[in-house]
Amino acid sequence: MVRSDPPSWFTAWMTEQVRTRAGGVRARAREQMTNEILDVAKAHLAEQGATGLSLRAVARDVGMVSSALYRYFDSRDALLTALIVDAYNSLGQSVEDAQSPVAREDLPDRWRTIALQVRSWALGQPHLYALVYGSPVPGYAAPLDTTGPATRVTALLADLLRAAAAQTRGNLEEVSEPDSSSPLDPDTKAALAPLLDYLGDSVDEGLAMRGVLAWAAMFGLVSFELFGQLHNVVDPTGRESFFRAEVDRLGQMVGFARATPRDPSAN
Amino acid sequence: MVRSDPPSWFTAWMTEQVRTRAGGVRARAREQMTNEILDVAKAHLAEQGATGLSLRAVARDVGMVSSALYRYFDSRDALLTALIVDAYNSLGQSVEDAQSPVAREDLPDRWRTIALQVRSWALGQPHLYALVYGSPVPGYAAPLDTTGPATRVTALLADLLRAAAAQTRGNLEEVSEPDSSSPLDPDTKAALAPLLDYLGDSVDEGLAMRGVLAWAAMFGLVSFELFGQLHNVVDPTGRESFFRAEVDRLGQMVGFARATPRDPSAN
DNA sequence: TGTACATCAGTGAACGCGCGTTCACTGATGTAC
DNA sequence: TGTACATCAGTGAACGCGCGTTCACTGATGTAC
Repeated sequence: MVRSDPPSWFTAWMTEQVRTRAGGVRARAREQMTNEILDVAKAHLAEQGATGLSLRAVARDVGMVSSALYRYFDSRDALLTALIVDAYNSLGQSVEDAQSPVAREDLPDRWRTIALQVRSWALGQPHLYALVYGSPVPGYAAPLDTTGPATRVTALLADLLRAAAAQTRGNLEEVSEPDSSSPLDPDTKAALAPLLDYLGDSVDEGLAMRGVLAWAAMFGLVSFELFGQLHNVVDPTGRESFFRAEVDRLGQMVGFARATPRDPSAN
Repeated sequence: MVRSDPPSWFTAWMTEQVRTRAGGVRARAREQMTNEILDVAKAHLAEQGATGLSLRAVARDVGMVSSALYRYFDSRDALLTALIVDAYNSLGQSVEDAQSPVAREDLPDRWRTIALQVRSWALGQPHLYALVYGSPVPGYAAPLDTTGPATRVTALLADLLRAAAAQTRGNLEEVSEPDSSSPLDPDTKAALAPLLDYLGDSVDEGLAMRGVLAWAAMFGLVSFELFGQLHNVVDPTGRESFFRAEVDRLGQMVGFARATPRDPSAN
């Protein structure tokens, strides 16, 4: 049986394949290892908290010698940063995914969905939630890399506010309740500048104020629940429906209303 | 010059004085030392956080050998507990003091005063605030001693809700805005049981829900400010007036109104 | 009033432990020619 | 296709350090009689 040599174009192609494949293998191994380290680190976070996170302990659980970790992370702080970025991304992704199937014009439902998903993500990963929304880790300064992922949830809420503004404008002030709040004093207005700049011209100060309040209140409720402040106040079994009721109230306060309300008359 | 001996009753009395005084000296020294240790521990807390709090470091700064600390605190956890109790008491005291001169019937002002004082205490002692309202210290379980001091601020808010309830009752529903919120579902009602039990019969479920929301929202705002979430959202210089405006809005939402509104007619 | 004893604060050494980071190295895998 | 070289993951020892807690002790202060 005679097997002819493969044609040269094939050999060249094959070599190329092997090369990139091989490079890919090394890269993929590295990525897997990185992920495994992060996973173990997350588990440690759950038990020891951020300050107690130890490179040596993580390395031990990963099955490496401690110095080997430095092939993947420059220092303990770099590992912490990676965990923070990971947490923000995980939360952001999960909330984006939850919100995407909701009808875009149903603002109350979008708001509710976002809030409920923040809560359920937080309950599922309490240590990661504490890492990013709890007390800052002392002696650790978050580098700028974290700010992008940090704002994914905020971006969704900002969209919601812009949609609410557009909608109110469309309905010609019809929907908005009589705004019983006193006008803002100049200092408060000035303080809102960065937010208004981010939200764009369509969102007025009053709506921005209500939006920030709802945002802080919602995370406040989640933190209270997670950090034990609801102990002896709200019974654990009913906390989800309690949360939902409070969130709906917040949505009303902001003024989220369903667009195209199928109003039979008056178009 | 002949000095007669003091009468025996005097000698006995003096001896007694010296004895108790002496005992008092030892006790007072102990108290001073305890306070100094706590002060140093607080300073360390500010720099290292709760997890990083070290008995040896505290002892060093106090000018003692580390083992001597065990004369004052049984263990590191006992020191942490003392710090937590201290933090709750300090916050509670400062809020009580701030609120006491406010006219009792001026509920909006009482609410505003409480909230503003919580914020300013938190800004003044961020590490202590983080200790009690931030992420829980991993591996540390708060003993029951802490629950009393922990509820001092809560107690003030509960009083406020009871006053609001009494007032609304007095005004025969007149003040209460049309409650636009949907009725609570059974699970939420059940979840509120511990709170309603604490507040007493006068406070109905709707008011309780609004009260918890305002409470969580207020602390949520403080935590957001302290933990850096307001970065690039609300300008630092105007945060106090921003906070005040949000808090006033929350007060309106709860329904805090001034009692005896000097209504010229209709008594 | 004086004396014997008990209490208590603080010392100093030691226990066994874990930490982050560095360094020179080995051996496997990938790359250039 | 094979060979020489470069890259890279992981090892193991060492650095200097700090930690919580225990123990037997010293000496001063308070208490009982």
